[in-house]
Amino acid sequence: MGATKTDLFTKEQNEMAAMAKALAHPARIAILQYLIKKNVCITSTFVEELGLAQATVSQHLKELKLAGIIQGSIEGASVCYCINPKVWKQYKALFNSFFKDVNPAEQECC
Amino acid sequence: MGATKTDLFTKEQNEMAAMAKALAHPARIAILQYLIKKNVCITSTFVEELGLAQATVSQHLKELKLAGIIQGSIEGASVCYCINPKVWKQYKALFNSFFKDVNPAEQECC
DNA sequence: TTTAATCATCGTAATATTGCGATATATTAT
DNA sequence: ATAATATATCGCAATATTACGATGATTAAA
Repeated sequence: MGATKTDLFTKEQNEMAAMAKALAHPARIAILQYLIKKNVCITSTFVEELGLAQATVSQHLKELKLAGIIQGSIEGASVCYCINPKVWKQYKALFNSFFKDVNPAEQECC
Repeated sequence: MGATKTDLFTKEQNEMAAMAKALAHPARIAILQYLIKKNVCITSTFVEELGLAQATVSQHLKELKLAGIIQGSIEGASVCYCINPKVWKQYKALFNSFFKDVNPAEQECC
């Protein structure tokens, strides 16, 4: 036990959960917010900005990259990260459609 | 080590991450989708629906309750769960504002 | 070529999550 | 009163996440 039973759920449910998981850490939120604000690609000023060890930051970046929401390109000795606009749009759309279908007025609990 | 260093981040960043965490499991997505679809309060038909053990489902419900996104009220021998529309709106607003600020056209990576 | 700087990855420890059986509690039915 | 039903919680095992130091690989600077 201990592992998530992904086979019990639909592809969409697993995808949605995976997206949420990518955002489920304040460091990763901070990284994304920084990228949004600067709009420009940034190397690892992140380490200074976040106050976490370089290895830890690298791990968070890896997760975001794995989720597809950011991309990095080698720029000399450093690496330039930025938001992947296509994937960002997908996230936006999926979260939007997930949240839109609830009409608060109709929600009358028992 | 191992624990998230919440003190390094802003309240908003921690909140956003906590919200995402609540959604970061397919079972919890499934529970929420079911509640959205039925619109009506439901007891634990969830156990049948999800295919997870009763104890496990109860734990997921607890997490969603802790996050505030659902609420349960005792209905005889069973418990009636439903979405908390206020918190749902908060989630919606926060995720919306998080995702809206990226202009894909401006995102030109290095 | 040596040195410094920038990252990624490995190994490891601490902690958190997931899942379930067993048990406890409360309510309803008999 | 007893049995059945519905849930929550406890305790535990398996796995995942978080964090960091150390190390390796790559590039820029001296």
